[in-house]
Amino acid sequence: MTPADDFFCCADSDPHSLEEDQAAVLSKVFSALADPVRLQIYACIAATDEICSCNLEGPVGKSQPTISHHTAKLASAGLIVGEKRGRWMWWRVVPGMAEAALNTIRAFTPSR
Amino acid sequence: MTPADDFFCCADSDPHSLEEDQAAVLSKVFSALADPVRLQIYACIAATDEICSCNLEGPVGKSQPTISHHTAKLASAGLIVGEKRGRWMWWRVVPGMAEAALNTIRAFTPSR
DNA sequence: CGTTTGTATTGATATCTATCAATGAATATA
DNA sequence: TATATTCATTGATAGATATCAATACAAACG
Repeated sequence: MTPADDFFCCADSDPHSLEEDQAAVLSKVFSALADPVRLQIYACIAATDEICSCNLEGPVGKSQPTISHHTAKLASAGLIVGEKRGRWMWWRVVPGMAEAALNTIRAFTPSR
Repeated sequence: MTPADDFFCCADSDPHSLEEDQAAVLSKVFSALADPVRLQIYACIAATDEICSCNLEGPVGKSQPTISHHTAKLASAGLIVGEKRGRWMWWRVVPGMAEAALNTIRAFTPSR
């Protein structure tokens, strides 16, 4: 690949190192991290052992349905888990999830 | 934070460790990685020192304008750089970019 | 019980995005 | 110079998404 001569470049070489289903799972995790509000929410949750949903509205500055929407998306991607105790919803980070996605990217990224 | 008593949870505690502008930059990088097609393109580029745009259409199975759209988005996020030599556009990965974003996430993710 | 409170869901809307056909621009070939 | 080729841009369209007001649900309080 990378044809050295200047005449042909489309020598139909396809390493295609990332499978489609793996790319789909990965993209879902990165989609969850692809919003600035969700990143702030994720950082707030990671900053404590546990945090209540109502403690996220203030710092982030969004409405309650919006916070609920974002936490649901983070949870759907496996980045956080929630537990309802009493009336309050407590969120905490799933440590391995972000690492796993990041390691997959690092696996095929040149080291420098 | 994490009010121990079961009566108050909204004690307006806000660590807010991630600044808004930093979250904006981060989200742009993750947005670029939030699409399965772009992940495959990124993997294809990372698998070689350099790869031509026309060598991406085949493995990914998308049209030429779509490939152009995705490479532009990856480049806009700083994840890849392109150089036009002759008629061909050659892409290569910017190694530090993905690492930097991943390190920022790792900075506030509990180690386990 | 009825009321209060925290959260999820619904509905609506505006914005963004992924995709491709068609076209344009730039470069190499004959 | 005329033609072919590689890539970017434009236009159009279907689908996703971020946001909030309004509402529903569930759990605790009095």
